[in-house]
Amino acid sequence: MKARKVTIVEVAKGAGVSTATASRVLGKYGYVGKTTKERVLTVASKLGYQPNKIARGLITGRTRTIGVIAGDIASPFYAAVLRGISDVVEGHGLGLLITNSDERLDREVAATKLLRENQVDGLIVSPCDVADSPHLREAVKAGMPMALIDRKVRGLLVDTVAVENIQSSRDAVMRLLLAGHRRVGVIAELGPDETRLGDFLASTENQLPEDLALLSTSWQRLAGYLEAHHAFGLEIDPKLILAVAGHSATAAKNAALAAFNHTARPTALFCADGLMSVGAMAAISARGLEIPSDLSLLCFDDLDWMTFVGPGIDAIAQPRRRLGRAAARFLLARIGEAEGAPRDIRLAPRMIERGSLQSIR
Amino acid sequence: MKARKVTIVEVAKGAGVSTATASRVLGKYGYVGKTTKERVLTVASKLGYQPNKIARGLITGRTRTIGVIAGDIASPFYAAVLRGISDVVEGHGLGLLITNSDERLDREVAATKLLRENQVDGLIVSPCDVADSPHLREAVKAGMPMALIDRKVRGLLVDTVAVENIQSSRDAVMRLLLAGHRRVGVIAELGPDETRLGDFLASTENQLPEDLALLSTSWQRLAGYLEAHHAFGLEIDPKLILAVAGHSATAAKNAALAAFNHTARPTALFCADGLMSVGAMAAISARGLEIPSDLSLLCFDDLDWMTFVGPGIDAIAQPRRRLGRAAARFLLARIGEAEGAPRDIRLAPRMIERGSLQSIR
DNA sequence: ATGAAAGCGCTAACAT
DNA sequence: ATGTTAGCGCTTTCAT
Repeated sequence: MKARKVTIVEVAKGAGVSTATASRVLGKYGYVGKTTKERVLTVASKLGYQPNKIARGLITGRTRTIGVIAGDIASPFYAAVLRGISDVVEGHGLGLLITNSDERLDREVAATKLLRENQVDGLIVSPCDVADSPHLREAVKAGMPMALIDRKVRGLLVDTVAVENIQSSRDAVMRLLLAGHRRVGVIAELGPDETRLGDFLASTENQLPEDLALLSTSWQRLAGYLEAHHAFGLEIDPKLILAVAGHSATAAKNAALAAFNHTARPTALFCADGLMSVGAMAAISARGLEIPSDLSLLCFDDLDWMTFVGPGIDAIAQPRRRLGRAAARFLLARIGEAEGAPRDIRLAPRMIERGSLQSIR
Repeated sequence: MKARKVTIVEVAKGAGVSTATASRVLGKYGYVGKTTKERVLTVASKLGYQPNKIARGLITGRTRTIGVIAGDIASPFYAAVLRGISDVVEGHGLGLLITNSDERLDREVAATKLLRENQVDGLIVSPCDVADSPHLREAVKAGMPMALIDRKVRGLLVDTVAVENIQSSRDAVMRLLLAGHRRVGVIAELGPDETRLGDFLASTENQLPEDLALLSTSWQRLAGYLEAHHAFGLEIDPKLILAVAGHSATAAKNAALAAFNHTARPTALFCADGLMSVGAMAAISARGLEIPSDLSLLCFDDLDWMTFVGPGIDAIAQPRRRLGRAAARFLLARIGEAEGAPRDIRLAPRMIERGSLQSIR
């Protein structure tokens, strides 16, 4: 069972033309006579000719393939982003070469290498190191078109598409405050470094630092939380900031449980991402499925789990597919020789109101 | 900002050796002197040489890339399967070219064409048409190694990895029956053809048809439901078979609501897939979040939503990553020249017991 | 509008 | 162990 490949040469021979002419027809270049064209096409389809994009790529220098470095394609977030990318890229007839970094720099470096060796025409990266990424910088310097998703990298001037985290968190927490809540807890993954939170709170007491765009998602959302309180002229109670060390629902659950047992428990809880939301829910449903009527829940939902839970929780859904589509479109524009300054787009999440904000307290 | 490409020729020139020797070093072939090797390597890294896999692929005829045709990479099922594939494939240093079919034949055909033109070394397909797929047959005939995921195609003799639907459904429903339930409802997406269900029930009254492996997932799970009842010598009550016409949670919800309002309502509900499970839960939580204590719920969970719901529901989780890994391993084995009859593997799902079966009724 | 020929970057035969 | 040469399948000058 060996593959019998039909080449352009054979088609040309069959049609009695030169390989150049056959190539012109099959590759849609230049001028060809109408009859010749038909003859070549007939022979090609009769022989079952299928172009070899590898060979084409070798000479044109373009593979019509886009490389993607995602964190984990199994996560709902990246899966949806990927789908957005895929829709645009497939729509243009290009292929998609996909890798996972698992948010590890070494894997991202390896993926970059693999994709570059495969001569992809462009790269869409969800970078795991926000501070510095020599391998990405190097790729860009070598002329690789690139678009960043979800995060920026310091000093890497390429198109970036991210979620408008700060403003949307601010707006969301504002609603809670407007609804009358005065003890709004926030539960967020704020890294293993325990001193950083104190520093951050101190540094944001009067004004927010300027490089907020470089913060990771959770910190940005915390910043929104702080901004909302500042706007209301409210003091920040550090006890209400439930800093979870790891990215784990269980850890979030424990943090939430501790807060619920506290004497001055929050009347509302703002969950800064999907896993934190799950943890909070797990804490609530530890004794059943019911949400206490004296607790308002506002969750960032990047896990799609809100769909499955009944009313009583307000959610903020990330524009994930749109994120992917925007990044892909930016990249394709670059590949199409578009010039200009790098764009830096922030897409606004969508509020899903289920009425809990108004009804409670 | 133009890409300055470093070729093997330049490296060879720099190291003062022939291109063949440089290639032998850089491509890890044949014998080379130790000093020469070092010299070439030094020059290569100094010049920043990066192999061009396109050129390599043209001559070797292998691209070290696997093509995947998934239904929808944004769905939790495919996302997880894909991750399984990705883990194995990346582990071997190969790339992954990914497409979506959206379960549409025309898109699957187009994807097959795209991937073949890209000269992928193998194809992993989740076929959308179980009856016949000339394009896949053609690809196999042309020598394309292939592995099928989740579904078989009639007459396509290639490695197949699927979920053991019939047996696991049978076992699951058996548990309900053993727990004393006598009115077990099943909610499943059974297509728009309403007469088919009657035919199916009639044909399975005495024995199951032999080509069960070719049935779609839902029908297989219904078959398991029937088998369990047969094993118990129980009559099938058609009223308990909630056939949902489309793949929609809302439709499932309506079917479940209708069943709950029925005078002889089921005491247990077997949900044949994730969306049906969501529909059932939505029906239940229409008036709140609580699961009635006189209803046992047993759900196929391919949406991961069970994670978020508290106790009270038993679930059957599909081995999705394992599915992907197995398919990828099979395919890589074929590519590595492995011969032999096509394997046809059924992976068993995992029961997640939450105690509802024993405690109820 | 068509053909002849060169060559993309690499590897595989065949020499030496 | 290393060099020479041919050529993978295609596109692209440069002729005609």
